[in-house]
Amino acid sequence: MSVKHSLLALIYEKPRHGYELKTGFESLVEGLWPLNAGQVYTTLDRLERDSFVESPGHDKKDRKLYTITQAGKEELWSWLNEPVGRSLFKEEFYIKFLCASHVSYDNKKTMIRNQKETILKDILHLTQLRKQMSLSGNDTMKLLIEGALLHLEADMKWLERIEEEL
Amino acid sequence: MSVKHSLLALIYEKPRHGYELKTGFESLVEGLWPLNAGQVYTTLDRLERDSFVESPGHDKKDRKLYTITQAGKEELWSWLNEPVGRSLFKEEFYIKFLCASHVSYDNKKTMIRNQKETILKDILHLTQLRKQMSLSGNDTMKLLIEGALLHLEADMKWLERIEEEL
DNA sequence: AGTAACTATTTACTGAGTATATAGATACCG
DNA sequence: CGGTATCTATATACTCAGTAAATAGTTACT
Repeated sequence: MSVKHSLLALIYEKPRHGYELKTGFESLVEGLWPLNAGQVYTTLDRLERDSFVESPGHDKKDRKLYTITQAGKEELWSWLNEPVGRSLFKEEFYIKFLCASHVSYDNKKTMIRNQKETILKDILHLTQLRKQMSLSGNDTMKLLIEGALLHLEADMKWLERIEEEL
Repeated sequence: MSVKHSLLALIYEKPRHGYELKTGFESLVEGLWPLNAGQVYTTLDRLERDSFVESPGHDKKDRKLYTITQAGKEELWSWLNEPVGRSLFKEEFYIKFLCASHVSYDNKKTMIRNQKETILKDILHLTQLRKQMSLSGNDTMKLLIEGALLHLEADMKWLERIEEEL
């Protein structure tokens, strides 16, 4: 869902071609979300079909350029404005935990320990990344990382809780 | 991803037919995740194709039954055991925030306020739900709700932080 | 000179999820 | 009793996000 609108945001900035959108997106997220090239082009097809972008033609190097339309701008603004609908229970670990309870799985302790381990790794990874962002002056990304860290800490806290209650 | 394995867990318990899986899944998640009927049958087709389930035939009411195979059990165990890979940055609000910064969107304050509002609503909703689960003695679900609440609180905290730093 | 990496696009495919059509059974309600 | 709404039950066509892989020209390295 967000790739489509991110591409729209990049095209809003200036006319762009497919490959430029791929690299643009990836640098926007500091390489943390590598994009499959195919997805860019099919998404562009859909955006064009829905009249959110249109092509003023190709550039000197024969790359198809895209510009954003009025409808595209409106789509972008409304996406930015509408709050994201979190689907509170679709978190995979919750479902796993429910299923484990259901089949009276006796390895819940291991499940939780494994999960805690990966979260710890993630925390270390993000802490390091935050430092990098701090040094390179990327304040927005630093903020996002701090958000992700708060999430992970909440996860840890919860896992410790349920571990006790087992 | 979790629907497939949840169905597997339900079939593990005992042989079941499609509709029973739909209702079984929904009652597993206390109706919080309504399942499209079509998804059940197509998922069953894929599970059968991959030899994770097989059909011993139809019941008296001509409903196709499914049982889990050895491969299916192994798939279920390994799913339960492997920790979920959180894709730290694919959280839609983060991407939105990045895009908003990128296009120098001047309504970030509104974005954040709207997001906080929906989170507050979710917190109220879940708090109420937790009470229900508490009364009906559904302790597992109560735990999950508490996990979701911790997440929401982390989100709130973060939104307040970035609001200040704006 | 050769090969590895980068730029650039296309196409076929899978899997999750939605929408909708169908149809028999049961429940309710005046 | 008749009608309608709801529940049980399955099937099918479709969209969209994302993956994999093929192709081909250019640049960089060694």
